[in-house]
Amino acid sequence: MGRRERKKAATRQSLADAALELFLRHGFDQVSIRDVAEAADVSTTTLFKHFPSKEALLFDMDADVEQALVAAVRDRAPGTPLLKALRTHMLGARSVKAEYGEQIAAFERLVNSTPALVDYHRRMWMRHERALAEAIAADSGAPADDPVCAALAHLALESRALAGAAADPEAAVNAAFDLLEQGWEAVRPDGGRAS
Amino acid sequence: MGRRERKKAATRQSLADAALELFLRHGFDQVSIRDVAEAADVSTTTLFKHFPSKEALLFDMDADVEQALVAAVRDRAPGTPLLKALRTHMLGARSVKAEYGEQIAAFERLVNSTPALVDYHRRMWMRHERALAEAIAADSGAPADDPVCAALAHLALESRALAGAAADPEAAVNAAFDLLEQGWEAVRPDGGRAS
DNA sequence: CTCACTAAGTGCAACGAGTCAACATTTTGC
DNA sequence: GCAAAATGTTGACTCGTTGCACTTAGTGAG
Repeated sequence: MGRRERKKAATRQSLADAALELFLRHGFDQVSIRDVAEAADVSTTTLFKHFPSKEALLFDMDADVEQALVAAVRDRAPGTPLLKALRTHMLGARSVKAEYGEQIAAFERLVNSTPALVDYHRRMWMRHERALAEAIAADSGAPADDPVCAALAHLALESRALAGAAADPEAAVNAAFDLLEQGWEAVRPDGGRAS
Repeated sequence: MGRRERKKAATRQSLADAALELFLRHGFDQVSIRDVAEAADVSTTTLFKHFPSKEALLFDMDADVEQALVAAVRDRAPGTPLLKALRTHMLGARSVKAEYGEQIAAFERLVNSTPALVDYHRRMWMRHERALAEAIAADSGAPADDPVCAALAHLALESRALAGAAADPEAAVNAAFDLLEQGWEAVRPDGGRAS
């Protein structure tokens, strides 16, 4: 990796860092894009060359959420029902985050207290809908555009938004999956088990 | 209703009309708020006294969607399963709109081709989540904050977003409701039928 | 009828997000 | 070394949205 790419990554990182710190300290809406650019010592135009929007500054670490999601379906322990694996994956993300402590907790508080960020977060998350739908379809031997698989993927992913707004997030996710699991078993009796 | 209120309603209407026409003709993003104000011959400040945002100009006719939704659950024909009534209601809105022809079709095309509008529309729609959840809970004799009822309400409403993105909207709604209906029967065997 | 009150509308300036065009500076491939 | 491409800067601009000070015109009480 050449020097140029390293420098580019460096400014990008300093932007993300400055943004995170300022947003955590003063709140998302109280910090302007110019403040962030100033703190990272670049111009606002440069900022927008690295990040497409103000919200994007915070979700730098999207990484391979999608891959993990698809893997949770595809590479689950043999014999495990599809929806059980999916439910575990959804609940798992939550508990992993919990043990990381204050850092992540503060971040989540910030996101959940800012409507613009809640929305953006949800949009990012929902991008994986199609990938998940296809993974489910492949797994259960349905055509790739099967509407039931698409619905299942959509509704399963939505359980996160549901959790975000609920008093007891874990109970909310479980309630959603109770419905979906029973529904899926009834609609696709052999889903994911027979060939 | 005095003259003042009539005048107010008139300018409001002319704003909404001008907006609809301009948006349909040139596209939402191509028309600025200043253009709309100009076309209705008022100042931008006045426009914002009538509508809280650009998007709101288009969704003037929200009316009592929520009431209809709750009514579809509460006042359904005796003996009808809860989810059957809900499904019919969701599909019904669609077919009613279809028969109104080109006017509404063009409107829907406009909304669905503009991300900002899709989002706004969805947000409006999802506001009814709590009301629906409570109606379902009341109907099935569960506590008002029952997580399964909340999940069902959320997922049922989401079927609309699912439909919006699908190739065959009707099939998408039906797929979602197949899952939810079976799930609900399994989780709440007496839901809405026994006392 | 009039006078004070209030709601509606105006004009203008401003703010923050995001874009654009022109220019300056590396860094890199050859 | 040198040209081309990547990277960054500057400054002005558009657009949604808000605040402020102001005018105009219905309205209701006396």
